[in-house]
Amino acid sequence: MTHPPSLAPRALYQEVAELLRQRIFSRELEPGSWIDELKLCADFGISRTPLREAIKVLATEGLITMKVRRGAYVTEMSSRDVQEAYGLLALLESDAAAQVALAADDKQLLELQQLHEALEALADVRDAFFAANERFHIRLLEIEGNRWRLQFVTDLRRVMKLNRHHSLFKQGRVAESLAEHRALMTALHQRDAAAAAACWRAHFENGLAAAADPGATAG
Amino acid sequence: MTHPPSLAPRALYQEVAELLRQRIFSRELEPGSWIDELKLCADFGISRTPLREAIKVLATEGLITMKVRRGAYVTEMSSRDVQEAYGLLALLESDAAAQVALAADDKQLLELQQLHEALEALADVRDAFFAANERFHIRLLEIEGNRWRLQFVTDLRRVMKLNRHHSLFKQGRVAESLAEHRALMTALHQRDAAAAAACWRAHFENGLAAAADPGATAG
DNA sequence: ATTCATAATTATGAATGCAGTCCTGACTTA
DNA sequence: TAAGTCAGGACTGCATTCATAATTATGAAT
Repeated sequence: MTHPPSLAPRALYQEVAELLRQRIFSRELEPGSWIDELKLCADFGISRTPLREAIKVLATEGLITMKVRRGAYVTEMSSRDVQEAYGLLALLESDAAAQVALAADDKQLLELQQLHEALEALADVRDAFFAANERFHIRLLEIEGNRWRLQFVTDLRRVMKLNRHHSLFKQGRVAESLAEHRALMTALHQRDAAAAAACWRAHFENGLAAAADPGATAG
Repeated sequence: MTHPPSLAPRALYQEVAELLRQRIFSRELEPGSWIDELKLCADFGISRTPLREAIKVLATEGLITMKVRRGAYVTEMSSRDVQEAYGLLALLESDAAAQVALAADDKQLLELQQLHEALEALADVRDAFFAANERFHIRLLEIEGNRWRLQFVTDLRRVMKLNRHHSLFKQGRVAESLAEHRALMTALHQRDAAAAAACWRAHFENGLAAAADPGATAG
């Protein structure tokens, strides 16, 4: 449990929270499964106290569900939960796109443009594409600058990862997705807030449709 | 620390979290002030373990800010934080209003109508008016049914309470606020989603303007 | 008198200990 | 054989203890 002495040292429970998130996203801890405190303590080489603190953080985030006197479980997302989360992502991110179209300076638009071009270049490298896509979405929010929105979107994107069908972009949708990103960049450069919001909303709606349609994700 | 044996017994750390929230909202714990763990443990008659768990929950919610090796502090909201939170509330709640206009059944609209009438009846009882207003806003979200939205709005409304100028409705704006509520009810009954969203958004923008204008709250 | 060094105190962070509850499974009884 | 009961073990939740970092206070030196 030694870690490099970073300039902003995180508390142990936060490190553990991040390790827990990784195990959840990697499916080492599956949705619905019970969280074995003692085993994880042994794995991490820590005591139960910081682990339990981390569990409570993830419970507040929604990744973990706690049952009194029965322990903690990885949250299971119903398809309704997924749809609702996706709907909110569409609302929050499309509104952010509109704000960016209105208020971002040229330097910030250039940075987005560069992230977009990096994304284009990674179109055929699945994992890297996914990561670059995530970076673009998050950077857009950072530029918009509303810390609460960034927090909520981060939380929502995390819980979305609980669901296997969050693979929205992994299969087949890459070309369409890139086209939608291109349309957004155009709208941003034109400072057209309504267009930016509209095409970013469409980006999400198309993604949800692809996820809902088995044919679109099945290879 | 005795509490009625409810059917869904909450864990101690959750009870403590609620007690902490109350102390923060009542200004017994002021924004920026240090949180004295030992004193609170003595007050609540508990050990540090559940208290520290509760603190971490509130930190995740944003009410508390933690500094490594330096303890926990009640979060201070900058005016920018308040504006950003308010902007998100406007976005989330106005969109919810639109959804309700589209999808709520007559029984649910009737329930909102009754809550609205209760609000009208309490126009001159400040605290009760504030509580009834909160109930109306929250019930609207519950009817809309997106659990993530309800969670986020609850969190945002909590952090808003950290700021004294959350007194958006306490002074002078009662009449205007009621008029805006009336307009919303009309839009809902007419199933006019665009109008519902528009006037609910206006409801928030007017509230923010009133809070930003010292004259409007100084009375 | 002011500043620096060091000792003492205090508080945080983590580990350990303990009691109560829940689950499991064997054994009893109809 | 099936249902019920009770004993044992396991795990959670909270309290307590321990270690270490930070702060304050004290004293010395410039």
